[in-house]
Amino acid sequence: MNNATHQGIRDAIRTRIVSGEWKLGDLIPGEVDFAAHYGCSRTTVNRALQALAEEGIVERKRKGGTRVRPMPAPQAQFRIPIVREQVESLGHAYATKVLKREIELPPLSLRSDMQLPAGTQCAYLESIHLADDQPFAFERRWVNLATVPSFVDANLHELSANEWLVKTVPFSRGDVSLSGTSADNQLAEMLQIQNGAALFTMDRTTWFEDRSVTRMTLFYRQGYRLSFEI
Amino acid sequence: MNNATHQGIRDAIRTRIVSGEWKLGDLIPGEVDFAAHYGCSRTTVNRALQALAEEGIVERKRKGGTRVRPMPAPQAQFRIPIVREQVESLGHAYATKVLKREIELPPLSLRSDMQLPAGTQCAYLESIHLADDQPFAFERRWVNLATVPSFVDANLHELSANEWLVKTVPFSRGDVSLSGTSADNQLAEMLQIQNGAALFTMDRTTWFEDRSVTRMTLFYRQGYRLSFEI
DNA sequence: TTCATGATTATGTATGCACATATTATGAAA
DNA sequence: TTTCATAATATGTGCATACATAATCATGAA
Repeated sequence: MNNATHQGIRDAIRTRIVSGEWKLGDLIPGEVDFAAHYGCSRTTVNRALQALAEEGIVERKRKGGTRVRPMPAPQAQFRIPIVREQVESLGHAYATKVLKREIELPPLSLRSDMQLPAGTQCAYLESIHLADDQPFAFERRWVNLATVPSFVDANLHELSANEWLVKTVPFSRGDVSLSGTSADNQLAEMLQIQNGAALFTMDRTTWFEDRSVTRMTLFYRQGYRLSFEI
Repeated sequence: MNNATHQGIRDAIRTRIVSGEWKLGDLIPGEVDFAAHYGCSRTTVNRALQALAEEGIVERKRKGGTRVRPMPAPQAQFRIPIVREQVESLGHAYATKVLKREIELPPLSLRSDMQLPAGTQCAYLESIHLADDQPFAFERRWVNLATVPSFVDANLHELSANEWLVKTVPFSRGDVSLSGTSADNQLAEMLQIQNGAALFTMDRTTWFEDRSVTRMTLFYRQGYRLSFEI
């Protein structure tokens, strides 16, 4: 067997596992066995099995050997899209408008969510995202001015607040939570929907090196779905 | 520098990138430079940079070198939890009850979603998931009996339908979509909430080698949030 | 017999080297 | 100027080797 790249071997072993050659929880052959079988070195098999472990297909333990995961973990990986991209990928023209932009002291709940010292100034924004001039999503956002002081001068006509922050503070971490929300009066008006309609909602707090950057809540128009593969 | 493992170097380089030492899109030093700097072999640096590329932090091209991703893609990876685990991780006792179990011809919309040939028999289930005897989620599920004929004999007292299917048809792919739904009469009654309440909803179609396995819709109780990090 | 303790060994992990491959740069010939 | 071949260079890959670790086995004392 000459196409013995670690990729090829990884695929081969994955196929054998998926096809049911070994049951869930079964011990699969050791690295030396695979190496002999595929005519390559143990190192190459190692890389393949490591990758399979990262994929969540197998579990490995020293001396214990490698076994098929008893209960394979369905791991979803998806890119949280920027609103502009969502709209444009649906074939609509994107636009956004800042409806409100103030400097305020944040409410108490936000102080704990964003770990803000007392007295920290924040920018508060409300924006609407439009697809072909129809409301697509409504956004409420707080920006920690202690972390991003230059935000007060940000020009949000070209870029949305989100895009501006991603460019300015790249590689931040974030906590995301998804939920369903009933539209209150303001949301109903903004999104031009009925009061009480069920909206898909994304909350996101972003961190840069232990300091909070921004917290936003995005209310998608009625019927919006976030789709991805696992 | 002696802790020059590929892990350590990966972390070190990631830190330098995150700290802004190079801007978005910038070319970062080559493998040999890093190897000299960290006092290790190029192989070790190569593994570190490859890992960083998989993380989505850098882009690599032969001869072109390695550069910081121009617009870092915030990729969320999370494990879609089994309802039992969600409930138990909240410290509640889990239970599930099948309320309805029938063999039926699926509706037309499902035939296209699950790519079912005309006349394919399906099992239809309605189940309630309980946390400490309180409703936690309501599930509607169709199972393609052409793919999983043994499901008709499945004992769903020990395992939920989902767990039974995961054990029986492991390593399946899935399309997931998340949305917000207004509770209809049945949902309101099942989850003991008000008619019209906003519910976080997960639709999932599962495939095994081009054949659909199951399609389910899970309506979570009011206030449920799916949280994860990016 | 039971238990603790250390040796053994199968297995997992990391690294340096040599070579492979892809892309760009260079420059000579048409 | 265009075209083509060749060199230069950065990353990709496999292998041999050395090292780390944990389950097991052997040993001996209580």
